[in-house]
Amino acid sequence: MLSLHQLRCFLTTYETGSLTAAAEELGYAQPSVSEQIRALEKSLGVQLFRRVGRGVVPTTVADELRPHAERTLAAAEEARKAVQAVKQFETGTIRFGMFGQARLYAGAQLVADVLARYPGVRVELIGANSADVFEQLRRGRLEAAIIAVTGVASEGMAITPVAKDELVYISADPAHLTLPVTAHRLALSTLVMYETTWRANDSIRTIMRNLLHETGRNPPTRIEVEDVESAIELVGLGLADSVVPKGAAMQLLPRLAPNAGWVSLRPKQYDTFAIVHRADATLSPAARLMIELATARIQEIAEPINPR
Amino acid sequence: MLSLHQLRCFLTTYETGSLTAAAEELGYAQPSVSEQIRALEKSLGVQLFRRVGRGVVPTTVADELRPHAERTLAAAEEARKAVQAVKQFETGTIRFGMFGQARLYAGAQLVADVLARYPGVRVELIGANSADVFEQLRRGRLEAAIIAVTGVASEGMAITPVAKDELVYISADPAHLTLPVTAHRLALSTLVMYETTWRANDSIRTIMRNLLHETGRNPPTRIEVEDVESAIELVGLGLADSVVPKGAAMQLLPRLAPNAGWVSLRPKQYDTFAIVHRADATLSPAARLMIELATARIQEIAEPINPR
DNA sequence: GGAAAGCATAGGAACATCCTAGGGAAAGCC
DNA sequence: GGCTTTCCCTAGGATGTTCCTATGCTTTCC
Repeated sequence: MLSLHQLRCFLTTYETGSLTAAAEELGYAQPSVSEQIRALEKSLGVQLFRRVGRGVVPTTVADELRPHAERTLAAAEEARKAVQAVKQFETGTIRFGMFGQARLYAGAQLVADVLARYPGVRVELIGANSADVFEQLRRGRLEAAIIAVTGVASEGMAITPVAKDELVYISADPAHLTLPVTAHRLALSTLVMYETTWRANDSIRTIMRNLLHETGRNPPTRIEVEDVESAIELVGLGLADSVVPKGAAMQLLPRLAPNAGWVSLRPKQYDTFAIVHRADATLSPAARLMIELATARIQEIAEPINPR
Repeated sequence: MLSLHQLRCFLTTYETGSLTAAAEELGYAQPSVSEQIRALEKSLGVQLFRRVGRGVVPTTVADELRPHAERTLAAAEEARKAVQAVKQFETGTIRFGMFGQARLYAGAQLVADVLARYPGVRVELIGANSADVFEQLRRGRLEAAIIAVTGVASEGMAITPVAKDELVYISADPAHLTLPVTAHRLALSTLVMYETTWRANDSIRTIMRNLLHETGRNPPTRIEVEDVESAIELVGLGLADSVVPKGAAMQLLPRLAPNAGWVSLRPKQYDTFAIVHRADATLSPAARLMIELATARIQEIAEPINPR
């Protein structure tokens, strides 16, 4: 079976015109190179060098083989280099999961952070929805992710909370914002909620359900939309109120609903952001990098949770 | 150390998405493939597949490596194919030595024979002069040759005579052609000789020296030129007579000296054509082919010598 | 909950690699 | 012409790889 080692010995011998010189250059003993050449000749079924007196002379078959051997070795070297480049984040792709509010207000920043540090890499920020992210983590397609923690089954997953963001009540009606909103007040309000498609696994809805449980009511949702921006615009139009993470409120209210304001819930409720990955996984440098940067970004916006 | 085998295992695993399937396809047991992948990962210092439940999932590094692995394996395959093609005379170069009259009137035919049979090959017919051919044979640069046998030192060389060509006396003066030319007559004539540069090793001169030895004279050479064509033209102009192999006379006289004719020497003298190669060499198929074809061509023109 | 699928580990046989030591032939040097 | 050097080969043996079978463990699927 043809091997790179044989081709390397062949090429060096061809170039130096001598087995001894080739062995010298490659750092082997002369009989080792001799053996490799013989093995190559045997496996190809042709003579590559004529042994003539002292020294060896390449045959025309060797002339023919040489450029191919060079190409093959160059390709192998390219392969090695490509991997090393990826290893040092000079190139390649970094894939990371990010779902929900986390992506909404830290995604672009996070990508910018990575690109600033490693201009050569491609970044894939995966996360159509929470369940999907979990599924991809479970299947190994995603190595790690940062998500808003929900009730999604998490066996086999290591979940490390890194920050929490207060959920605030937003409204265009100043009368709704005079006091912190209790569960009872919440139950009486008219709400617009978002990320409709994934509501079953949505962390905010889960929190609200728990909060309203004592009142015996369901969340009084009047409007369901897909994106939080639309929800906030609707709040700005005075059609409904909503509950959003404080970070999102700070960032989006001035732009999308300048006449609206916010107030805390009572008791205060928090959306928790956590790093998630398979419990059994050893994280790659790329994943560790993303976790570090993502954590830093999230903790700038939301309140850090320092793991014990 | 990176190996083709590892790359092959890697690629097949990448494509099938499973070590078991890859092993199946490659005809190995599953642990063998597993071991190769692990060795490759270790030598590159990166993880190529995440082992997740049942099955393996390629990492982004594997995505990056894949095209390079493909290129490397393709290049190796190209190398193997190129050599096989040469082996079957589909391509490559056939180098053969041919000196003196042999080349003069069988060279082009021989090349044509080879090209007719193997249209893809390149043919190199080497032979500036006899000593050079011998030197190249000795140094292994030439594998075999067909030459006019001379007094050149031939130790270590296997010499197989295949044909002899009568040396004839040519002249434009019909009076010189009435009877076979004896040594004495030869000593009294005015000659033009050719291949001046190599006269020391020239077979015809050697023969003539031996012939004239009894007369105690040297060959009566009046003119020395480099090529036999010029010599024959000079004979045609009546400036001198010459001694050439009969084959050359038959081919060149009508064209270059139509008024000239030829007559035998007495006793008849012969130039011997022989296959020469290193005594210790095992001949390649290409060399055997050339020997076969060259022998056939020479024996069409000159008188065959059948080796016992 | 049990069967099937798929990877890992372990142990051992076969083979490849690489070394040192020494032989023989050609080339070069008095 | 003999002597030395150079260079390849062979032989034998230590070490490392490759590849196998058998088995264990985890996940997945029914």
